[in-house]
Amino acid sequence: MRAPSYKERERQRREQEILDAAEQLLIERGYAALTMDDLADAVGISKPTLYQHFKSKEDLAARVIVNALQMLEAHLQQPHGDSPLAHIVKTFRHLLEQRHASGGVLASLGPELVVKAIHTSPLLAEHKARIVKLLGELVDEAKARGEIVDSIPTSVIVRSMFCLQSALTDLEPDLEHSLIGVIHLFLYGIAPRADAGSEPTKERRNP
Amino acid sequence: MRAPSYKERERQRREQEILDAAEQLLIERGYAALTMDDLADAVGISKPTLYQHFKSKEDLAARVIVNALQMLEAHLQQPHGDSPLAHIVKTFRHLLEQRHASGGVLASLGPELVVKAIHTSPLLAEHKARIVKLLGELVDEAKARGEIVDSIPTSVIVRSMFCLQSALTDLEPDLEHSLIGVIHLFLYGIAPRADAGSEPTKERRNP
Amino acid sequence: MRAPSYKERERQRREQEILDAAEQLLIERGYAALTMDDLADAVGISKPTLYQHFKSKEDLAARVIVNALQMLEAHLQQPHGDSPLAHIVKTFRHLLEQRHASGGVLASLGPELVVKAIHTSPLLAEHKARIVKLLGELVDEAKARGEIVDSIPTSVIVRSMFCLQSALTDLEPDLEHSLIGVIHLFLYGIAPRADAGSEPTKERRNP
Amino acid sequence: MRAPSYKERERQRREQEILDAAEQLLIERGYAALTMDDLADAVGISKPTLYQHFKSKEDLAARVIVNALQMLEAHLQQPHGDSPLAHIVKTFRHLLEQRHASGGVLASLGPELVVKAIHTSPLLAEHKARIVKLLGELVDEAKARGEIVDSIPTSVIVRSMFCLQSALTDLEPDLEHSLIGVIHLFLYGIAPRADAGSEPTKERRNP
DNA sequence: GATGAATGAGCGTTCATTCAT
DNA sequence: GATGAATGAACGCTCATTCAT
Repeated sequence: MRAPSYKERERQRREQEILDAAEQLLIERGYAALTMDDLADAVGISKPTLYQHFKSKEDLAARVIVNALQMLEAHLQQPHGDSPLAHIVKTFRHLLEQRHASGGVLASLGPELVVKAIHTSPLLAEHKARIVKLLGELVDEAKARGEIVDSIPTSVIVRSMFCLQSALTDLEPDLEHSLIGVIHLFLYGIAPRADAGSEPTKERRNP
Repeated sequence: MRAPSYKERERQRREQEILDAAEQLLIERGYAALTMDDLADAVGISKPTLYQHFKSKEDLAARVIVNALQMLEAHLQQPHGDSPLAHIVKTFRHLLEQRHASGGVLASLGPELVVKAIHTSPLLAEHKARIVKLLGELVDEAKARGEIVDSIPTSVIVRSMFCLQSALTDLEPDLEHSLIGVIHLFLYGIAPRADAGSEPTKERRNP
Repeated sequence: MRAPSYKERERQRREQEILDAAEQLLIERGYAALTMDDLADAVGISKPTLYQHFKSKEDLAARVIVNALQMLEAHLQQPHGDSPLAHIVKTFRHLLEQRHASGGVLASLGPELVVKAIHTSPLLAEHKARIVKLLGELVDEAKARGEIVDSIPTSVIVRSMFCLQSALTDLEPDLEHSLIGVIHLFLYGIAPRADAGSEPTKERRNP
Repeated sequence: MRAPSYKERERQRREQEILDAAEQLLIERGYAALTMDDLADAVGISKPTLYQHFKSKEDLAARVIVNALQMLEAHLQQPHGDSPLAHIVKTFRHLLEQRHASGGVLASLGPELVVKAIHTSPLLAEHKARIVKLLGELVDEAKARGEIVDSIPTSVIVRSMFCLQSALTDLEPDLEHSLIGVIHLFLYGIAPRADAGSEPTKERRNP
């Protein structure tokens, strides 16, 4: 009764390699422009071998996204002390940092590049729903505690977390600084206003 | 130097028709899923006629984007009184409202669609650079006047304006409310902090 | 209001060319072994052109069979004087003669080479049912008149007409003679017995 | 010169298992639709093991057919008393009954399956030739004895025995009755005519 | 100038066949 | 000797692009 055999481990490693490469290409070019040929080349294997691990391109893409969602879900389910907002921010930062590793695909979850093409997978829909629910609850909790402003719909806040990933580029001269910039934009954007209800454009300018 | 002949005007009208239809399809289905057949059908002309106006699919897509950018550029170049921020916000709102008309393509500026097209078409790159420069200058001006916080890099702010389009969905129950939500998120996100430099997570919670 | 234009006639001719070539290949190699590449080569056109005429391989094959069935149906619906058997024999001869032209595919209708693969087409099923019904009625009528022996099930007789096509080869030294041989075999095989009910093996041998 | 070792017997048993499974699948789905994967699964072994017994799919199919032919040959070579016709009929009935067991493949001798295989495998061609010769001799002998009509070419009679298998379907309500029907059709079809040379269509109807 | 028809190149997928273990 | 895993070669099909009319 030993651990998975060498063969089995090798297989898993290969599978992860494929998933990683697929994620990269998915982020760079989107679902439609990702070809199985290119993917096979990127991994350094032949096309039929891909199909020994994933039964179709759609299946493969679904797995990539599910993977990312699971990682995010795991992150979200860690205990979060007494401040939901702190947890949200930590998650957001994680998302930004992982942008090109195992979370970047999620940036496309809003405007549907991948999602529309994949909308067939119930597994995926389920996972996505769970994440959105989890994040939504966290946001609502934070709102209840007065950590987040009431006036912005929860759904908008949740989606912002994903799409703001695109506000970051790797060409940035000081990446960490920009990253903090995005976080601040988000954080202050959702923070309760000192002078509730007033438009900063008008109010703040003339103190 | 006569006025454009009837033929010429007709031609231009047809061309605009094509661009409009292309934009619609581009937004609805993305670049890869847009076929020249479908486009020709949508406009009610034949495929070879398309190629009399645009030399390739890529060229066509580039022109669509350029069109959108020009519209945005025109908007930006209007005189803007004494508040750059007000102008930025008006532009942002315009962007959000046109999401599905003549500006929606810009939301896809990250993946799939443009990433390739922009590197191919110098015309497009040029236009994009001009817009980004214009917006950047506006942001910098606003920063100088204290209308926008200093700590977030200008490039991040500019990119946020584009990618936050994806925070909006048409499935929203109260679209206008969500739209205002996004604007507020952005506006407060970039507004100067009352207690500059401090993290709202920490400071605001324990006043 | 003229006859179909040149273009249209040309198109129809091409389509018939494809159908003929497809039938040939279908007879020679069966459905599965017929490749669209080979067919295109055989006709002397490119593969995509095939798809301008037929939306899939299955559709193409179905059309070939329907064609053959229609020809047969037309033949069957001619008025047939007072002898159903004579009409059956004429049809059978027709079938044997057309074996390699527009009727050969039908030989496969019994043991299902094509049919099983095509069983999706309701159009085809309908046509086939109609033919079988027509032929069956003819056989029953002949039975009622005493032209055909009662003891062989009608369905067996009908299917024999199709599968006996394979009893003929083109390698035959005297094709017409063999053809008559098959007809006789069939004709005497279904003819009423002089000494009804007796097995020829036993009875005839010892007169 | 010892008896085959255990290993060797085991090997032969396995080989027969493969051949049986292959025959089944061949009858059910035809040559093209039979995949080596499915076959390996059906036998419960791995694909490379198949190739230890047969050097190719074509080889395997040829062996299946040869097997069936050998069985038929054995049947034919049994002593046949004084009536060649009786022997022929017994063989025919055997063929019909085995349609789905060890002789069914022969029904497909026309299209798809064998047409190619038979031109490739000399072994197979040889076997087929032998059977056809044996059957042909039997028919000729029967003709000489006046048990079979002279006017039908021997080759046609022989081929009829094979292709008439397709006149039977398993959907038949009373299979045994249909089977007898086919035998009678064949038997009377080749039986000597009472009024030799006359067409039943004309002669029998007006006595 | 507009189009019906044609096609080269490529896509996702499958399968007979072969290594390496 | 048996197998999991790998792959070259094809297959059905699509699409951007181009002639001939």
